[in-house]
Amino acid sequence: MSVTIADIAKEAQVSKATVSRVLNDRAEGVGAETRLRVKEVMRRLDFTPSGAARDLATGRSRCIGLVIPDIIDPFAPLMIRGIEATLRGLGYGLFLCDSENDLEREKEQLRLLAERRVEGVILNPALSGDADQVELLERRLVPYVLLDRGVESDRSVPGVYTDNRAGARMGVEYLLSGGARRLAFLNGPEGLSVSRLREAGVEDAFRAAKLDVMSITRGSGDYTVGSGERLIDGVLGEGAPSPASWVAASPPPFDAVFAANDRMAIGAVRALRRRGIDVPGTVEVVGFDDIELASLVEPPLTTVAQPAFEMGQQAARMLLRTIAGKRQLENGVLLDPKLVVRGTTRPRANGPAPPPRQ
Amino acid sequence: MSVTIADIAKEAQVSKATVSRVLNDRAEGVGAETRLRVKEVMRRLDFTPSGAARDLATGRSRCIGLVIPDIIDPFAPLMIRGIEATLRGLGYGLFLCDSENDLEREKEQLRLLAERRVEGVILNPALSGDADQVELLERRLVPYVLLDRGVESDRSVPGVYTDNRAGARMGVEYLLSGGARRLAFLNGPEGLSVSRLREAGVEDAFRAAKLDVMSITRGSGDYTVGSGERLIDGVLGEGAPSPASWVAASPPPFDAVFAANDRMAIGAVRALRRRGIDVPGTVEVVGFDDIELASLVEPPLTTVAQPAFEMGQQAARMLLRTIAGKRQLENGVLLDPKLVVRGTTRPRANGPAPPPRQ
DNA sequence: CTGTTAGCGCGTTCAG
DNA sequence: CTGAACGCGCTAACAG
Repeated sequence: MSVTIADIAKEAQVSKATVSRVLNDRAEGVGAETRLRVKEVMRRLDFTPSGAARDLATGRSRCIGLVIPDIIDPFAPLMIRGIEATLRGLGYGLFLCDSENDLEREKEQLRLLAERRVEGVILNPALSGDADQVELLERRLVPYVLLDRGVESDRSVPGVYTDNRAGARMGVEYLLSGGARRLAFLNGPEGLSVSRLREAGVEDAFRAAKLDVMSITRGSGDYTVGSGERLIDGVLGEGAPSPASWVAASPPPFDAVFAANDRMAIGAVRALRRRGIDVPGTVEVVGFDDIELASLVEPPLTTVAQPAFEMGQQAARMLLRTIAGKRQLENGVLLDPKLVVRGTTRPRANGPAPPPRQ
Repeated sequence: MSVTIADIAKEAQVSKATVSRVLNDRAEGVGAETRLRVKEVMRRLDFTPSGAARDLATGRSRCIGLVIPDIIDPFAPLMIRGIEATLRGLGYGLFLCDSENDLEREKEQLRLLAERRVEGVILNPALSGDADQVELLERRLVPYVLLDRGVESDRSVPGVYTDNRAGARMGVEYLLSGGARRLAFLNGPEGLSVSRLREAGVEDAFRAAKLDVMSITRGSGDYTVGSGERLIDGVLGEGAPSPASWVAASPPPFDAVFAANDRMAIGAVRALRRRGIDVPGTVEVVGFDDIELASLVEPPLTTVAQPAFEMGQQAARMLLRTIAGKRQLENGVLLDPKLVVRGTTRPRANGPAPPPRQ
């Protein structure tokens, strides 16, 4: 096939062991000029060591696996970059799998990653209801760290998450601080830990303000712009009446919208404006994530920011620690979300001032 | 370490060869009940075959490498999904590398991929000026396909590209059809094949309309929203005069903007509107790519769409064909861009399609 | 139908 | 400081 250390050894008049030593930059055990000679031969023969052979001999693959539910979601690339940045220079490679929100596919991919003997897995689960994936990893003894979403499990599962409950509470409290009382909450898919936590956060805010949590209009979408639009359309009636008739007819049954991600929030803004309902004049909207898009739409979106890059970074670091420590860690870390005030909410008297509108 | 086929063999009272046969679902050579017994033992012992060992024995790694210049660019995930979709089910894994637009890093990553013995590489090059990367792949005999961007090379290089020249011409011709005569062209980074081709396309349109190509105001950015804004600011003067003063003072030195990607186009629109210059009333803007963002900004962006998903798909298919054929293919394929008319251009008298040039 | 025997390319003892 | 020999876990002839 291609050139091996045996070829190098023969050509350089040394043994394979010596070649192996210079290959791995072992300080001890090789004379300076021998080393030079071997290196020269390696270069001349265009030698590329076989990773598979090394993996087999050392029992290490120097790579980790990443499973995400949807690479199209603008949130994903930021986390990926955080992971890449941490891995880089440590000699670790990254195996990418996109489960496309399919739990079966996700399990299959985890199986394949286990076969490839990745040294660890960062898992952003498609669904939280089921802990089969995690069980699978535990049984195979492959170190793992959850990212972004948790899973329902008996055991305590290590992972890196945003404090979704606090974030949701923060977002809704800001809406309440503007006088809103009738909230439409556009949650993400059911069966996700983040959905449950954000809903809890929304209710926290209501309870703290002594408001009735039952008064919240709730819906769940799939994180796309379209689903945000449809949810609002659903509440307001399927038709798209002209602005005039709406204003004349009746006000919308809510005065604020809180969405579980920015894309749905943007969909909501679009649906609202299409009907001539002013945002933020009549209805205020707050999103979640703070993707680039959020600052570019009109009006720019007020949102609860997640530290996506840092999440990826921390997950990679935690995984590396787990691998080094030879044992699965037990804790999860919670990163702080941050409210970013922009143009889909009205200026507050005492709160942080939004930047000037263009 | 973990359980191997030797363990299975002993436990099931057969030889390793037999275990290997059932593992690979070889039809011939194993009795039905033996097969069942072996499978049962594998399940019971939670056997996970070692990919490294198999790779070493077969000389195949069942995975390919992907090197992209910037995973944050919304265009990238779409291509990645196209690749993933094609690989899926074929048992191929995907190694992801982000060169972050750094040529040295890119070369290093290609070297690592070669070591890992990926069966092929899809390369979206950071720079086109240099063909070192391709030479490296050629020497190592690893099959490859270029994606999105080409490289300057003596040899003919296989790849999948949008017809950038035709796309740029299409975009500019549409602008000219609306009466524009003074164009600002916001190109991508210098040294990229796509930049050169798009510039040529822009000039094609001008020449076909018997306009002076020297009259085109040109600038080059880095594909970010910010660089689009800065380029426009640069042409109009650094300050950000109030709308009124601008309108009163002098018209901008151009009546149309063509940008090499959507994000810069959006930056341009923002810079223009910040100065009170109406888009599309006073200045029309056309972008390139058609990312999701394009349809969500206000006004929605008219743009030249690239078939990102299909590009990824085709690249993966071509690579797989190359791998199967045991030899590097020679041709590049050019996919057709498509004009998507939205709100940053004024309605045309004769419909949304660009009229025949004259 | 099944077992035996060699490797795949590299790391790693242990002698010398 | 260097080399010979074995093993990592699996596949692939070749026997039986």
